[in-house]
Amino acid sequence: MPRAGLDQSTVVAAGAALADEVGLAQLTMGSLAERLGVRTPSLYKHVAGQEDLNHRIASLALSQAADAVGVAIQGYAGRDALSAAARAYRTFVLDHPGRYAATIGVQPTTPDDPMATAGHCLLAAFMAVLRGYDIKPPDVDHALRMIRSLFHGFATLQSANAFQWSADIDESFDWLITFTDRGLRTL
Amino acid sequence: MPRAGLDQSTVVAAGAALADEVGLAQLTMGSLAERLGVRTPSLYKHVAGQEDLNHRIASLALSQAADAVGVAIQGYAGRDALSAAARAYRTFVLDHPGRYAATIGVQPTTPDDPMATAGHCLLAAFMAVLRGYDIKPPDVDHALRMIRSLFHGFATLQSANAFQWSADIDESFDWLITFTDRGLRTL
DNA sequence: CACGTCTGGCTAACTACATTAGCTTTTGGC
DNA sequence: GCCAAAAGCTAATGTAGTTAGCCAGACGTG
Repeated sequence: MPRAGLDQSTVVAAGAALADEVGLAQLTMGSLAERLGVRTPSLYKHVAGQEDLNHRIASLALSQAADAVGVAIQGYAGRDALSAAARAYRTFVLDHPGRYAATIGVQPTTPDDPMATAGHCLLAAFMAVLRGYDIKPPDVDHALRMIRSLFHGFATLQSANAFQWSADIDESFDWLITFTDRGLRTL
Repeated sequence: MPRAGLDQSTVVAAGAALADEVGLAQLTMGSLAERLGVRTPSLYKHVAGQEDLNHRIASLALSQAADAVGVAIQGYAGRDALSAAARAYRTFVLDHPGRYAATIGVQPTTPDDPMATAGHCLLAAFMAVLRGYDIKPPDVDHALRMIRSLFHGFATLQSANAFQWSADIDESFDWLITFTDRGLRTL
């Protein structure tokens, strides 16, 4: 029997990709093994189980999202940075719904959990956006939580197809960015 | 064998309550049956299966959320209505995390799906809040999507314990309401 | 009251999936 | 070439969802 040459990152990356394709709920150890050309129990040589796999996918997703946002805002400030960050974030969620879904409701275990680190990187990117506004220190945490809620909420709802009615979604997204930008500039 | 006297709404209500207690992922047909003092297959006399159960729990949740928000905003307008709606919504999500989670990613099937109806009621309540502001018709849909994203995002993140760091969450929530109110008043 | 039907419960059986145990073969260092 | 670790495998177990088919109690009607 020839070896498939898997390792942990291969398995996790394939799991993330499969989750994006078929939905996180349809990501089973069996389907992932099949995708990798291997029998189900072989996966346990690389991940500890489904929960561990999910945790690692979440970690990967957060780190990729942080990267995407970080790259997108380079060289921008103020409204441009806000817009770039929001777009990058939403694009990531829409392009990778499965791995993003894996991040929901997963708690970091240890303080040096890679997922916690990736989460902090993403927050740092958002924080960088806020630095382009003149926000008083006590307001920074609140503003950060707000844009996080807004981005997460909008992206999640659109990804779940929860915006059913008429108006154009991209237009709403631009409107929302403008609204937030104005609010942040007049704190 | 004495009858348990179940019917569909009993089963769905018990499922929602159990989901709130143990988490949606831990809501199994077996645990629900045990809670109701019945064997697992008996549940299939009242719901078509797990997917159907989830759908009905989602429907119940949306309808209860719409009720809660609708009641909360009665007699208020403007900032007071916005604040009341936001609080009622968040309280509902925090008190009923399991049934709220059931609403995520569930698509209405037919146009007369009770879930779609309940969703519209909830939107109508949010729309009523916006009526207290002087918003130009083309902006209404965008504003509605924004507050929905914001409320959903904040409540979801708090429910998932995703706000880890220092600042007080209630304070952030108030800040967010004030921010939104100011933005809506100066459109 | 007897009868028949419908309903809501049951047991038994089947499937899918996650997981573990234990075996075998490849691989890579010596 | 040899040996240990790694990476695959088969087989088996436990749990959960679901279906089939049986049976008893509730209820309406003669």
